[in-house]
Amino acid sequence: MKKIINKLNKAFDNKVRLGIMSMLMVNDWVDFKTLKEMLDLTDGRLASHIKSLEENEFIDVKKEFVGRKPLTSYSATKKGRKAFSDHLDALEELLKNR
Amino acid sequence: MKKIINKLNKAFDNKVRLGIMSMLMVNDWVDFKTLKEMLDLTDGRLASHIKSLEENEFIDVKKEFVGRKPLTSYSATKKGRKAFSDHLDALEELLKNR
DNA sequence: TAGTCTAACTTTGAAATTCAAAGTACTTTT
DNA sequence: AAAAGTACTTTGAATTTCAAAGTTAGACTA
Repeated sequence: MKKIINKLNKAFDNKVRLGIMSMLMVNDWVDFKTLKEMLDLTDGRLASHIKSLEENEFIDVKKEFVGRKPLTSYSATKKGRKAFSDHLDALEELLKNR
Repeated sequence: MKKIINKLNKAFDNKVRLGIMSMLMVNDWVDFKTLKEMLDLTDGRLASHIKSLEENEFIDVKKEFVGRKPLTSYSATKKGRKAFSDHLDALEELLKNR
Protein backbone atom coordinates (compact mmCIF):
# COMPACT_ATOMS: atom_id res chain seq x y z
CA MET A 1 0.00 0.00 0.00
CA LYS A 2 2.96 2.25 0.65
CA LYS A 3 3.48 3.90 -2.72
CA ILE A 4 0.67 3.14 -5.09
CA ILE A 5 0.39 6.77 -6.03
CA ASN A 6 3.97 6.69 -7.26
CA LYS A 7 2.89 4.21 -9.91
CA LEU A 8 0.59 6.83 -11.39
CA ASN A 9 2.22 8.23 -14.51
CA LYS A 10 2.76 11.95 -14.57
CA ALA A 11 2.14 11.98 -18.30
CA PHE A 12 -1.48 11.10 -17.68
CA ASP A 13 -2.46 13.39 -14.85
CA ASN A 14 -3.78 15.94 -17.29
CA LYS A 15 -7.36 15.78 -18.54
CA VAL A 16 -6.45 16.39 -22.13
CA ARG A 17 -3.77 13.75 -22.31
CA LEU A 18 -6.04 11.33 -20.49
CA GLY A 19 -8.70 12.05 -23.07
CA ILE A 20 -6.36 11.63 -26.02
CA MET A 21 -5.04 8.34 -24.75
CA SER A 22 -8.52 7.03 -24.01
CA MET A 23 -9.54 7.74 -27.56
CA LEU A 24 -6.46 6.06 -28.92
CA MET A 25 -6.87 2.98 -26.77
CA VAL A 26 -10.25 2.35 -28.34
CA ASN A 27 -9.68 3.55 -31.90
CA ASP A 28 -6.74 2.54 -34.00
CA TRP A 29 -6.23 5.87 -35.70
CA VAL A 30 -7.90 9.14 -34.79
CA ASP A 31 -7.39 12.33 -36.73
CA PHE A 32 -6.63 15.78 -35.42
CA LYS A 33 -10.00 17.28 -36.07
CA THR A 34 -11.91 14.45 -34.48
CA LEU A 35 -9.80 14.59 -31.37
CA LYS A 36 -10.28 18.32 -31.27
CA GLU A 37 -14.04 18.02 -31.42
CA MET A 38 -14.32 15.04 -29.14
CA LEU A 39 -12.29 16.72 -26.48
CA ASP A 40 -13.55 20.23 -27.13
CA LEU A 41 -10.14 21.84 -27.50
CA THR A 42 -8.47 24.61 -29.42
CA ASP A 43 -5.93 23.68 -32.07
CA GLY A 44 -3.02 24.93 -30.02
CA ARG A 45 -3.97 23.19 -26.86
CA LEU A 46 -4.52 19.89 -28.58
CA ALA A 47 -1.30 20.20 -30.57
CA SER A 48 0.77 20.90 -27.50
CA HIS A 49 -0.52 17.90 -25.60
CA ILE A 50 -0.09 15.70 -28.63
CA LYS A 51 3.46 16.89 -28.85
CA SER A 52 4.23 15.90 -25.30
CA LEU A 53 2.76 12.44 -25.88
CA GLU A 54 4.85 12.14 -29.02
CA GLU A 55 7.98 13.11 -27.14
CA ASN A 56 7.26 10.33 -24.70
CA GLU A 57 6.81 8.01 -27.69
CA PHE A 58 3.33 7.21 -26.51
CA ILE A 59 1.73 8.02 -29.83
CA ASP A 60 2.56 7.75 -33.54
CA VAL A 61 1.67 10.21 -36.26
CA LYS A 62 0.50 9.56 -39.81
CA LYS A 63 0.18 12.34 -42.35
CA GLU A 64 -1.75 11.80 -45.57
CA PHE A 65 -4.03 13.53 -48.01
CA VAL A 66 -7.64 12.58 -48.32
CA GLY A 67 -9.24 14.16 -51.31
CA ARG A 68 -7.24 17.34 -51.49
CA LYS A 69 -7.00 17.96 -47.79
CA PRO A 70 -4.27 17.08 -45.34
CA LEU A 71 -5.23 14.61 -42.68
CA THR A 72 -3.08 13.98 -39.65
CA SER A 73 -3.93 10.97 -37.54
CA TYR A 74 -2.58 9.52 -34.35
CA SER A 75 -2.40 6.12 -32.74
CA ALA A 76 -1.09 4.78 -29.48
CA THR A 77 2.26 3.03 -29.67
CA LYS A 78 2.91 -0.22 -27.88
CA LYS A 79 4.88 1.72 -25.31
CA GLY A 80 2.01 4.16 -24.92
CA ARG A 81 -0.52 1.40 -24.45
CA LYS A 82 1.63 -0.25 -21.86
CA ALA A 83 2.20 2.97 -19.96
CA PHE A 84 -1.43 3.93 -20.05
CA SER A 85 -2.55 0.49 -19.05
CA ASP A 86 -0.13 0.48 -16.14
CA HIS A 87 -1.42 3.85 -15.10
CA LEU A 88 -4.98 2.60 -15.13
CA ASP A 89 -3.99 -0.44 -13.14
CA ALA A 90 -2.48 1.79 -10.51
CA LEU A 91 -5.61 3.93 -10.48
CA GLU A 92 -7.75 0.87 -10.08
CA GLU A 93 -5.64 -0.40 -7.26
CA LEU A 94 -5.80 2.93 -5.53
CA LEU A 95 -9.55 3.03 -5.82
CA LYS A 96 -10.45 -0.59 -5.50
CA ASN A 97 -12.31 -0.14 -2.25
CA ARG A 98 -14.48 2.66 -3.43
CA MET B 1 -19.25 11.82 -25.81
CA LYS B 2 -18.52 15.42 -26.54
CA LYS B 3 -17.32 16.69 -23.19
CA ILE B 4 -16.72 13.89 -20.77
CA ILE B 5 -13.33 15.24 -19.90
CA ASN B 6 -14.95 18.42 -18.69
CA LYS B 7 -16.67 16.42 -16.01
CA LEU B 8 -13.32 15.51 -14.56
CA ASN B 9 -12.74 17.62 -11.48
CA LYS B 10 -9.63 19.74 -11.47
CA ALA B 11 -9.31 19.25 -7.73
CA PHE B 12 -8.50 15.60 -8.31
CA ASP B 13 -6.05 15.71 -11.16
CA ASN B 14 -3.16 15.63 -8.75
CA LYS B 15 -1.73 12.35 -7.45
CA VAL B 16 -1.54 13.49 -3.90
CA ARG B 17 -5.10 14.75 -3.71
CA LEU B 18 -6.28 11.63 -5.47
CA GLY B 19 -4.47 9.59 -2.87
CA ILE B 20 -5.84 11.55 0.06
CA MET B 21 -9.40 11.28 -1.19
CA SER B 22 -9.06 7.57 -1.86
CA MET B 23 -7.95 7.01 1.70
CA LEU B 24 -10.81 9.07 3.03
CA MET B 25 -13.41 7.32 0.93
CA VAL B 26 -12.52 4.02 2.55
CA ASN B 27 -11.65 5.13 6.08
CA ASP B 28 -13.83 7.37 8.18
CA TRP B 29 -11.05 9.31 9.82
CA VAL B 30 -7.39 9.21 8.90
CA ASP B 31 -4.72 11.08 10.80
CA PHE B 32 -1.96 13.26 9.43
CA LYS B 33 0.87 10.91 10.11
CA THR B 34 -0.86 7.92 8.58
CA LEU B 35 -1.66 9.84 5.44
CA LYS B 36 1.90 11.03 5.30
CA GLU B 37 3.28 7.52 5.52
CA MET B 38 0.71 5.92 3.25
CA LEU B 39 1.31 8.45 0.54
CA ASP B 40 5.02 8.85 1.15
CA LEU B 41 4.99 12.62 1.47
CA THR B 42 6.77 15.37 3.34
CA ASP B 43 4.83 17.31 5.98
CA GLY B 44 4.68 20.42 3.88
CA ARG B 45 3.53 18.76 0.75
CA LEU B 46 0.79 16.85 2.51
CA ALA B 47 -0.32 19.91 4.46
CA SER B 48 -0.62 22.04 1.36
CA HIS B 49 -2.76 19.54 -0.51
CA ILE B 50 -4.91 19.01 2.56
CA LYS B 51 -5.39 22.74 2.73
CA SER B 52 -6.64 22.93 -0.82
CA LEU B 53 -9.11 20.11 -0.19
CA GLU B 54 -10.28 21.91 2.94
CA GLU B 55 -10.78 25.11 1.02
CA ASN B 56 -12.99 23.21 -1.38
CA GLU B 57 -14.87 21.84 1.64
CA PHE B 58 -14.06 18.35 0.50
CA ILE B 59 -12.61 17.30 3.84
CA ASP B 60 -13.20 18.00 7.53
CA VAL B 61 -10.59 18.31 10.25
CA LYS B 62 -10.66 17.04 13.80
CA LYS B 63 -8.00 18.01 16.30
CA GLU B 64 -7.66 16.13 19.56
CA PHE B 65 -5.12 14.89 22.04
CA VAL B 66 -4.38 11.24 22.43
CA GLY B 67 -2.28 10.58 25.46
CA ARG B 68 -0.41 13.84 25.58
CA LYS B 69 0.11 14.19 21.88
CA PRO B 70 -1.85 16.19 19.36
CA LEU B 71 -3.62 14.15 16.73
CA THR B 72 -5.13 15.75 13.66
CA SER B 73 -7.46 13.64 11.59
CA TYR B 74 -9.36 14.17 8.39
CA SER B 75 -12.52 12.81 6.83
CA ALA B 76 -14.30 13.36 3.55
CA THR B 77 -17.34 15.61 3.72
CA LYS B 78 -20.57 14.75 1.98
CA LYS B 79 -19.69 17.33 -0.64
CA GLY B 80 -16.25 15.81 -1.03
CA ARG B 81 -17.62 12.31 -1.43
CA LYS B 82 -20.06 13.49 -4.02
CA ALA B 83 -17.43 15.39 -5.97
CA PHE B 84 -14.97 12.53 -5.85
CA SER B 85 -17.59 10.01 -6.80
CA ASP B 86 -18.68 12.14 -9.74
CA HIS B 87 -15.09 12.44 -10.80
CA LEU B 88 -14.64 8.69 -10.72
CA ASP B 89 -17.83 8.21 -12.67
CA ALA B 90 -16.50 10.53 -15.35
CA LEU B 91 -13.21 8.65 -15.37
CA GLU B 92 -15.03 5.38 -15.72
CA GLU B 93 -17.13 6.67 -18.55
CA LEU B 94 -14.06 7.97 -20.30
CA LEU B 95 -12.33 4.66 -19.99
CA LYS B 96 -15.18 2.26 -20.25
CA ASN B 97 -14.03 0.73 -23.53
CA ARG B 98 -10.55 0.01 -22.39
C1' DT C 1 14.86 25.72 33.29
C1' DA C 2 17.16 25.44 29.24
C1' DG C 3 17.23 22.56 25.60
C1' DT C 4 15.23 18.92 22.78
C1' DC C 5 11.49 16.45 20.67
C1' DT C 6 7.19 15.49 18.28
C1' DA C 7 3.24 16.83 15.55
C1' DA C 8 1.45 19.68 12.35
C1' DC C 9 1.84 23.14 9.94
C1' DT C 10 3.32 27.92 7.15
C1' DT C 11 6.28 30.49 4.26
C1' DT C 12 9.25 31.27 0.52
C1' DG C 13 10.96 30.96 -3.84
C1' DA C 14 11.90 28.57 -7.84
C1' DA C 15 10.69 25.24 -11.40
C1' DA C 16 7.29 23.11 -14.11
C1' DT C 17 2.85 23.05 -16.20
C1' DT C 18 -0.94 24.81 -18.55
C1' DC C 19 -3.38 27.77 -21.41
C1' DA C 20 -5.21 31.49 -24.44
C1' DA C 21 -4.13 34.24 -28.12
C1' DA C 22 -1.87 35.22 -32.04
C1' DG C 23 0.97 33.95 -35.77
C1' DT C 24 2.56 30.61 -39.55
C1' DA C 25 2.62 27.55 -43.71
C1' DC C 26 0.52 25.34 -47.17
C1' DT C 27 -3.44 24.26 -49.92
C1' DT C 28 -8.09 24.59 -51.65
C1' DT C 29 -12.18 26.94 -52.66
C1' DT C 30 -14.69 30.96 -54.24
C1' DA D 1 -7.13 37.75 -55.51
C1' DA D 2 -9.24 36.81 -51.26
C1' DA D 3 -11.05 33.76 -47.89
C1' DA D 4 -11.14 29.50 -45.64
C1' DG D 5 -9.40 24.94 -43.96
C1' DT D 6 -5.84 22.03 -41.65
C1' DA D 7 -2.43 21.60 -38.56
C1' DC D 8 0.43 23.38 -36.32
C1' DT D 9 4.27 26.88 -33.50
C1' DT D 10 5.37 30.69 -30.67
C1' DT D 11 4.90 33.77 -26.93
C1' DG D 12 3.93 35.20 -22.58
C1' DA D 13 1.44 35.06 -18.55
C1' DA D 14 -1.11 32.65 -14.92
C1' DT D 15 -1.37 28.74 -12.17
C1' DT D 16 0.36 24.72 -9.95
C1' DT D 17 3.61 22.08 -7.67
C1' DC D 18 7.34 21.16 -4.82
C1' DA D 19 11.48 21.11 -1.78
C1' DA D 20 13.54 23.33 1.86
C1' DA D 21 13.50 25.86 5.71
C1' DG D 22 11.11 28.09 9.35
C1' DT D 23 7.27 28.13 12.97
C1' DT D 24 4.21 26.98 16.90
C1' DA D 25 2.84 24.71 20.90
C1' DG D 26 2.94 21.46 24.24
C1' DA D 27 5.79 17.46 26.36
C1' DC D 28 9.73 15.29 27.95
C1' DT D 29 14.53 15.32 29.44
C1' DA D 30 18.90 16.60 31.72
